[in-house]
Order: sequence, then structure tokens, then C-alpha cells
Amino acid sequence: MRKTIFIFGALVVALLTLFQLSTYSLVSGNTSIEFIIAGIAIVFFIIGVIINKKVLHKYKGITKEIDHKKIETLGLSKREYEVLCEIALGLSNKEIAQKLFVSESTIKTHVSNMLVKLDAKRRTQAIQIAKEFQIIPL
Amino acid sequence: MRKTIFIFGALVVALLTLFQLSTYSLVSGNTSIEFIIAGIAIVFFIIGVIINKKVLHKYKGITKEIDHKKIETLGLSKREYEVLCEIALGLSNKEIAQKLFVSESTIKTHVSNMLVKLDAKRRTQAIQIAKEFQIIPL
DNA sequence: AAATCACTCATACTAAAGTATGAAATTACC
DNA sequence: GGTAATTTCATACTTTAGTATGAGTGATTT
Repeated sequence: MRKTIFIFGALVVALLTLFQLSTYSLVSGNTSIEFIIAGIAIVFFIIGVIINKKVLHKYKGITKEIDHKKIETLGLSKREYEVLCEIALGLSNKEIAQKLFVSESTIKTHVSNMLVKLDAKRRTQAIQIAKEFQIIPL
Repeated sequence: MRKTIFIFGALVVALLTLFQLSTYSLVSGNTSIEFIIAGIAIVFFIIGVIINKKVLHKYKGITKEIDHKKIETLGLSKREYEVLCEIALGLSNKEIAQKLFVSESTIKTHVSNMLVKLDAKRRTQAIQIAKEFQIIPL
């Protein structure tokens, strides 16, 4: 909230500055009009991109960077997290076992421990919870 | 691909047109410079927003509108689709049955039919496939 | 050296998920 | 009114998922 207000304020200031500069340059006549227009165009293009990103950020949990801190907080081990990711890709325990070169028993152990740590009853629920925590890629 | 090229082409044309118009107005001197600059600013702001959206679209499956046409193409019935959505929320067959006021057998039938139509072997895989097809909300 | 932790694996069990088949009721459409 | 598709349900079965328990190994820490 505070950030948004600050950014908007900065933008307004930048806008006014640009206007001032452009009229100034025109009066003094030592800068070509095309240059000014191009500058303004580029600045507002960038502003558009930034604002759009901000809005999308607020609206949904996009840009999806993985929350590594959350993974630690949950106490998920490296292997458990790997298994979780494979589950989210729709693999069975057997398939995960082959992919990670371990036995299916091992995968079952990891899955079981992971489910407890995520407080999930099923692997499908684990996927949903992991998505909410933003600990797996969309 | 084709679309992207077309859009970029249109943007370039719009850009050039704006430049032409702005210099024209200046020469004839019947439009204030502030107006032109404001216009250019707005146009490029919008262009920035649009391009950002497009890029994000390509990069990830964002903006997430459900592809109803795809659902039809796959031949998913209303009930099968409902069940698919509940599965994506992490519910078990029994829970889905209670939520939709039908027996577990019914849910199993729907799930089985749905899996065939999505060409999935497991419900977790169905979730992944459905996400790729953008037929379920993120 | 002892303790702790993550990873590995196995066995045995229970619970869920998924398949196959058949069938009745409902809805929709021509 | 008949036909097709959907929805519903059941039974029996196979497969996968998940739990519980115990145990061995290697790396790290105290």
C-alpha cells in the first residue's frame, strides 16, 4: 500500500519533470522535438509495463517465485521437496522412484513424511497446499 | 507467432503515424504541444501494458481465463468437469461425493471417464494436464 | 565417541483410487 | 415418442497410495 502510493507519487513527479523539460527545450530550441517525443514514449512505455506488473501482482499471485523460506519453515528436506515436485507433475510413486534411482519404499517414506509436514491427507491436497504456499512452480 | 508479428507490425505503424501527426500539428501550430505529448504518453503507456500482458501470457499461463472450447473439444461432461475441479482442490472421492450429494461409485465413474478423456493415468496427472489446457482455475 | 539427522530400504498392513461391467433414471433433442 | 447422451448407482476386482514399524548407512554436530 505505502509502496504503491510512493511509486505513484514518484511517477507523477517524473511526469511533471518531463513536461517541464520538454517545454523548456522547445523554448530554448536546442533539442529536436523527435528526441523529446521518443524519450517520453519510452518512459511511458516502461511505466506501463511496470504498473501492469504491479497490478497483476496484487490481483493474483503471479510471477511465482518459489518461497524457499517457507520450505525451511515447514521442515521439508531436500528429498521430500523433490518428491513433492514430481508429484505435482502427476507422477506415480513408482515413476518417481525410477526417476530418482531409489526404491518405491523410499518414495513412500518421503511422501508420508512430506504429507505430515504439509498437513495434507492426500498427494492431491499436498499439491494444492504447496501451490498456496508458493513452494512449487506453477 | 503470426499474431505476435501482426501486433508488432501494427504497433510500429501506429508509432510512425503518431510521430507524423505530432510534427504535422507542430508545423501547422493549431494544437498545443502539451496535448500531443499527453497523447503520446497515453498511447505508449497502453502499449506498454498490452505488451507486458502478451509477454507474460507467452511466458507463463497467466491471466487464466478458462478455455471452455477446450472442455468441449475434450468431450468433458458437466459432471466430469465438476469432479475434475474438486480433484484439483485436493478432495478425495468420498469428499467429492458428499459435496455433490451423490454416491462414491458415481464419482469413481466420472473420474474414470474423465481420465480417459484427458488421457491421464492418475488424478494428479489429470490436474497437471488440465492446468496446461487452462481448463481449471489456478 | 556419541548423538542427531537425512536418506535409504523392507515388510506388512489399511485405505483409497481406478477399472470393468451392467443397468436404471433423467434429460435433451429430433 | 423414440433415440442418444448424461447421470446415477452397484458389485467385484486390481492397482496405487499411504501408514506403521524397524533398521542400516553416511554425514554432521556436540
